[in-house]
Amino acid sequence: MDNTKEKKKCKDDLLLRMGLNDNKAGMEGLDKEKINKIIVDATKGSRFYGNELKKEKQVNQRIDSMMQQKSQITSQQLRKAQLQVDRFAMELERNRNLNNTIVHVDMDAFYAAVEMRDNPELKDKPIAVGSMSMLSTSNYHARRFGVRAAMPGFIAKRLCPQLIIVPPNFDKYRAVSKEVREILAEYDPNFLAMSLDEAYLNITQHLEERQSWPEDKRRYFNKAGNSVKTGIAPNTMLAKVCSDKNKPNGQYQILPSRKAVMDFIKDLPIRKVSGIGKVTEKMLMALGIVTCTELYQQRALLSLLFSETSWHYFLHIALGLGSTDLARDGERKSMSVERTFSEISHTEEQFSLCRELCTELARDLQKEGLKGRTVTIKLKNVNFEVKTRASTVPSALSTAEEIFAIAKELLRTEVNAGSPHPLRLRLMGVRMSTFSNEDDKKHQQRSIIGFLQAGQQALSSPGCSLDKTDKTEFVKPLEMSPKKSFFDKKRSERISSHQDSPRCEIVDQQALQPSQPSQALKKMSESLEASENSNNCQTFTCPVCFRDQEGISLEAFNEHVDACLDGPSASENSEMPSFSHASSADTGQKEYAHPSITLCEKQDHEDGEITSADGVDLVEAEDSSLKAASMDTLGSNHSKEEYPDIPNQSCPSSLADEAVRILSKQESIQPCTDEVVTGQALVCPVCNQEQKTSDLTLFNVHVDICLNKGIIQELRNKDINSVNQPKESSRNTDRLQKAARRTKRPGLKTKCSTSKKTKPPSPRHTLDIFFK
DNA sequence: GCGGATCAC
DNA sequence: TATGGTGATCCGC
Repeated sequence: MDNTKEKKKCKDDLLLRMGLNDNKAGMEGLDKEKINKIIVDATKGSRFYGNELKKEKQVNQRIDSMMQQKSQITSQQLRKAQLQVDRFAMELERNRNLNNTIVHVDMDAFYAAVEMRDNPELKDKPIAVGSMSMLSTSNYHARRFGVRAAMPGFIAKRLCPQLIIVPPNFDKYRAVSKEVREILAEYDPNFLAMSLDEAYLNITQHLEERQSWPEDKRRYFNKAGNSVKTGIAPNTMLAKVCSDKNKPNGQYQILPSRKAVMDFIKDLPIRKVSGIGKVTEKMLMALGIVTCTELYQQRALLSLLFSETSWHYFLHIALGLGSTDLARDGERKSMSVERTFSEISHTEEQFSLCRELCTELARDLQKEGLKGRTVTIKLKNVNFEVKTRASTVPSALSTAEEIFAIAKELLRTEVNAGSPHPLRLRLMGVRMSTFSNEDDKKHQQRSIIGFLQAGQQALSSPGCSLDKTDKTEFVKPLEMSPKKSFFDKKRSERISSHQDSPRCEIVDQQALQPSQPSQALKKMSESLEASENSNNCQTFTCPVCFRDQEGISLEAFNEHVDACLDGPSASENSEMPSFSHASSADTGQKEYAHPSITLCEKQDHEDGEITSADGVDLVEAEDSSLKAASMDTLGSNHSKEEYPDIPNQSCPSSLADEAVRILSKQESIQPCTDEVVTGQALVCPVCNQEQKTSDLTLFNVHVDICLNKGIIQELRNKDINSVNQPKESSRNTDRLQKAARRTKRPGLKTKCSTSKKTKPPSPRHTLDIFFK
């Protein structure tokens, strides 16, 4: 019955997982069908397979509930979401950075290649590195038989009986990797190694310096021939996908133009993107999304069905955006030891194994001088079901006995819970986290804050001082490595956004900006200053009515903004007269264009003018990409960089799209010049009224509000009944509202953080392309 | 903070 | 005979 279907699906999935769906079986190897059959025969009926089925079912349930949620989304919700998402997309677009040249280096079948190098006899034979239980990699001969990484060796042997399985020799791979890294360091001393065989390089600076080199010094990078694959692109996400393209010399380049990026992205299957795994792919596929174009088209829907972190991530992918700086991973957050073994069901044995693992872990921890407060044990039973149990203690631990004391109790609880049946384990692990380093820093923060605030606290009234924990939370994102991963940033955003106060968003903004480590302290004190300001009364400019609010606290100011937001939309029509009586006295004074908004004057270049990197060496590619980069700066044909480049609009009738059209039209009518915008009037594309502010952020807030008002009005006019419908998904609605708040507030944070300082006019021409 | 899940390598 | 180990992150409690 249904079960057989389920099993069939799971088989397919297993095959997919093993990369056989796109198997290019050669003459020498096996055809796809045979490979599939062998794998299925070897797999079915096993406990492993049973567990795979179970997991599969869970994923299907997730999908079902997602589809259920989808069916309850109203068209109004979708339109509203479209607005929100497009607003964010514009923001992302404005900050698109094409100035970097990122290279992703990936060594092909690295372990196998090293083994073949050291033992030429293996060269013409199918080999794999690993064990009968698990293979790490295989060479191309073996791949013709369907032998892949992450496949158990015993199955590989069935596929290819003559397969030679070489036990891994990590010391050797490390040594080779080190040699390669020395070369990489010449191109980018700060390159980011992801593993022994993979790294990202930012060669932007190298390319600049290289220009002045004598000809003979420019030596070739890619000596290894086809065994090294590289991807050259304006950001890491694209570079990673590129290196997988494996074009002629194992090299592929996306030129630093928006058009080149979008062309590349267009038909790219989302699964190719790092971060989109099997499950995400399946969930998105259920929504009809396979390619990045589809991902973009469904952006509004995705924002309603997925978490903010997720849809932001999806939107980044859909726009071809990614990290442009190679953020070093910060300090480690956990350390663990785990081991798989043949079934152990004797309790005493389990405890002694646990002790061994704790001893190993303690040794590793001590090597790095780490102490942690959270101990987690991991258990996998013979049916492959995994459980973790954790306990956090007040003081940091590092010795084997200390760790075991906790791990033992966790294990005991599980043993007792299963009693009288013994646990039938096939894996056990112990992990340490919540390192005291983090705590130390928290303490440090507290003392720094205490020190910096001491003077002020003495002066301020008791009711005005910040809560201590609050301050710690507030500073934390800054204290962390200034360079953070996408997810780190998102997490900071989320943490901060829980506190509905502009001072948090100051942190957000800074956390999102790349900054030099040396600036961290300065920024921290700025933020502290800002947070202090939040308690002091001062002057703010309301982004809604553009009136100065003098001598009020931030809280009071927020109330004012809220009132402004609520007031007019409830009582006024879409002409929004409230925007026309802006006080012009202060505009232009407080303007501070954020450094991040710097891309507008970047020029696109003719793609055709750049020699294709295909078939040429990396050095040439570098040079041409440098050429491209300099042309990009010097060129003058800006109008190519238009928003409509983005793949099809899924909802052409939405206001947001209308706005986008208007905005783009405006841009093409008024070609971008390098003129500084100061003093230039900004006309709102929605209400068509000139705004008496030259602060871009404020202006954007205005446009945002206009758009929202438009929607509200539209809903009033067209769909009065449904506005009063019961909330079908209050969670989503709440999220939208929260998100809407967040995007409105940024106008405030710049004001707050700079209100005491007069920032010099930015030397950059700092205007986003839409509003020129 | 916990536990399950997902993802990458 | 037989499907890994390590680290990170996210989400919903």
